[in-house]
Amino acid sequence: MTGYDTKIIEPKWQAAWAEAATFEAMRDEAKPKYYVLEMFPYPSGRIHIGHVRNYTMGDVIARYKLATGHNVLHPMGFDAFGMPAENAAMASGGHPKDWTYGNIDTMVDQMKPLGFGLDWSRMFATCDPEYYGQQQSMFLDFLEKGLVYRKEAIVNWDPVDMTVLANEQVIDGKGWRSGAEVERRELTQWFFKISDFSEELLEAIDGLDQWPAKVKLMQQNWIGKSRGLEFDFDRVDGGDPIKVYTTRPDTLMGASFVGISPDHPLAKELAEKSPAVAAFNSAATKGGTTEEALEKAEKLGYYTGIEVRHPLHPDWHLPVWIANFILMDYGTGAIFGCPAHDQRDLDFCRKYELPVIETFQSLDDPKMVDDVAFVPPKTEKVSWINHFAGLTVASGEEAVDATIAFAEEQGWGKGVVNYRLRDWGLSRQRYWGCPIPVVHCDACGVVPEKKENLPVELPYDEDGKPIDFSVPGNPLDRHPSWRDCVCPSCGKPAKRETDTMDTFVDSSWYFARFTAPRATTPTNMDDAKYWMNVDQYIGGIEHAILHLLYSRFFARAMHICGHLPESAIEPFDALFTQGMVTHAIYVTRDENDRPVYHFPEDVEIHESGARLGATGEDVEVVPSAKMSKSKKNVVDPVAIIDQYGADTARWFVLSDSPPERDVEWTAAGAEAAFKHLSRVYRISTDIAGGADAGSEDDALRQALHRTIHDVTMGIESFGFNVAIAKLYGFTNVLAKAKASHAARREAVMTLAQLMAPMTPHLAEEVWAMQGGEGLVANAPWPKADESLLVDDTVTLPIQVNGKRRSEITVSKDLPKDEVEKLALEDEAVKKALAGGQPKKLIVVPGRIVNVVI
RNA sequence: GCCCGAGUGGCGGAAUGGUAGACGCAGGGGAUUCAAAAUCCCCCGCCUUCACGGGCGUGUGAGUUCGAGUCUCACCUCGGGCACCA
Repeated sequence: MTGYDTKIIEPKWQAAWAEAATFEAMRDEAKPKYYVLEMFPYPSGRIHIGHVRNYTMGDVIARYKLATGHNVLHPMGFDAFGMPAENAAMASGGHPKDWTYGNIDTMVDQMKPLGFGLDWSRMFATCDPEYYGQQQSMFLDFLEKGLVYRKEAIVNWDPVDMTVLANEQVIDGKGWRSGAEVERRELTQWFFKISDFSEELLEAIDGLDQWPAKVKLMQQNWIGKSRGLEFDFDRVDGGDPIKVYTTRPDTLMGASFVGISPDHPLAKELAEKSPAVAAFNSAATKGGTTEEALEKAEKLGYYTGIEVRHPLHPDWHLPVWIANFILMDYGTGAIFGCPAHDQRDLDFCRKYELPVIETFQSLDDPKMVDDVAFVPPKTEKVSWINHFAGLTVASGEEAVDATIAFAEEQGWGKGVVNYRLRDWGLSRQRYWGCPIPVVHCDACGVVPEKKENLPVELPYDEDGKPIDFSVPGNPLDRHPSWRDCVCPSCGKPAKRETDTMDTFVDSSWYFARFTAPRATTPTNMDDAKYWMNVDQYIGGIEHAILHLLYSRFFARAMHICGHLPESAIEPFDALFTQGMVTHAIYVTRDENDRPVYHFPEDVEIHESGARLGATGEDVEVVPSAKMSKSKKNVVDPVAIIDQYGADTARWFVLSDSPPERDVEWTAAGAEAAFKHLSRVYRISTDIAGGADAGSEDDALRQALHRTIHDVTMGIESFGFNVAIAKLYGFTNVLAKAKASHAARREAVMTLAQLMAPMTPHLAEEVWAMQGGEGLVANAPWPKADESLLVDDTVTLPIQVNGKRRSEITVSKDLPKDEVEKLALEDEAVKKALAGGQPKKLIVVPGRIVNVVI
């Protein structure tokens, strides 16, 4: 009998918070505002323990900030467009809209019992026409400001299903359903001009001082600013020169070929005339369009028969090759190869028997390049054996500068700054996304839809029946009535754009929409000014680049169009990237030795190993992996809440691992969390009995204030696991405390407050049991009394040559020379010195003493 | 392939360059109980020693430092991202 009945306690306090509208955010100029946001979920069907962890972290911050006197905005919504809804409709019938909204309902029902302090009144899904209509309106604004444009771009094409494939749907270069070899196809698509913001997005990273360094570094590398030389190679046959871009112009004397991308205009021109070139180009472009696929593919080359002149030695002719590892999207789509100082070029030259010419060698270890290219850091000084501007010893950096200056002076090349960042292609040839609000008219061309006609809503039916998703391809493309419309400009019959937007568009401004979710414009400036920026954003590291960079771009574009104040162009003040929840995988083998996976609840763990509960068969345990349905290593939060209550789930996901790292869900860990919470309840019940347990109040108060300090620091620094360890420690102290009833009551009430961000229901219950006023959720956060945090004496370890040999306990402010004297009198030190004198004596006040012999 | 991380007892982890292993789990011992559950108390890195103690120890190898889990370099393993997964 614990008396700790979560099935009664938790709904009771959830009702109390709802009644008091504790978490409904209203503008209040009198308080500092605080906007905390967790990356919103995709409505996959059911909530996942990973969601519990993510939202619990945000909730800890939200409740803590509320208690410290902030006006808190903590909203929740759904990132609801995307492929899984269409896949579900394809696989098992039904409609993406019904599937999505059904999932949202289920997930909201599952999230509410967790007791998150969320403002549910602001909830929306990105597939709500009210949301995506505003997104369409912004698209038209962007179009007007020149932030969106159309150009040709390459997509993965499945020649059997006759559809465009997402990268995820290309497996080993083949379509995931048809198994057909994927081809490339060029389509005219819409792009956001994010590349115009390359420099600004890069420079502003420095100001993101509350972002993890690793995320900033990844974004910097992604934008990829480089300085290099652009110049032409003249063709021996007099054709159009080939423009190349290189970041290592200093190695020009080591050039042995010129390479062009299979997508380069010259490669395409040659392919038209030569079936062999066409065959090569098509072979070289098989197998998916990801950078990874291109980089990992076998390096293939085709000699075009064209030769170009070396810019410094017109009689030196270099062959032009088409090579599959050259990206048309970066630089000019053409390079010169310098095999001595680039491993990829070297592999290519060895394969096709092209010359290898060194331009510099190591200063300490000069040797000829064999199978390993010599690629020192750009800052390392090297010995130049082949440089046109007369360098002898210089670093790569210096040589690049010298080369660019030389080329500009002679007029055959110019230094240019280049970025790796490409424009953001937003067109998707799919149904379940935000329709791009333009119309194609034979007479007027591409015409924006009128704003009064927004939203351009997705059609639900087709010919009076729900759309049939079993037919491959984009249903909008073949929709009989939706597609046909009138031109907003001339009024003649026209056709709607049938592409929808990338779902990254939806998630690039939802944080701004939360500040005024029902506004009839994308945002409301007053609300945006009040609530923005997001003070604390929390989400997975997998979004370190794309989502966060796109959102940074969008905030700037929205500012340009008058939808956000200038102060909000960096929308996320602080970022925290949390780890995943993992779980062991349980596997048995079938008769063909193929793996068969089992749910954790079907497995019994014994000391000797794991067995299937039903059959007793031995189970192989694969330690800790990301939870996935196919591996069945999932834990359903609903079952955990049913068994232990929400507070146990919340406590456990925070307790065992640092938040930025993965945490492994274990049944034993959840059990332990529940036991602890039951214990706190029991201690509270005991104290509520009213008896004194002794008179040692000072010791308890000192421990309490130390805990207030440590837990507060832990929450402020995202050290939730450490904060929880401190709470365990204090609970042990309180349980044993020989103190008065008054001191113990104060201690348990403060303990409840400190636990409230993590276990809000238990905290309210304890608070109420002790006769606390109002809700813990609204009670001001306790303050540590500084005078109780310092000890009068301190124990100093004594090291001899860095190894701990002894310790002395001294007064906190004993002078250094006194400490030295005491240290030298220590038995262990005397023994080590054996009568001699120490070489050095290091005393770090309050820390350590080190005797060097 | 390229970019970015992480690696500490049987396990999850703690540790402003200053006593490595806080706190929790598992394990061992004890109390309570007719018995069990629950609860409470104690022990718990490895090797060595009757004991006191000593040696080793933070993925591997080097380095900086009076002192390194922490800083630097190289390597190994695992994880995230690579622009149409969200």
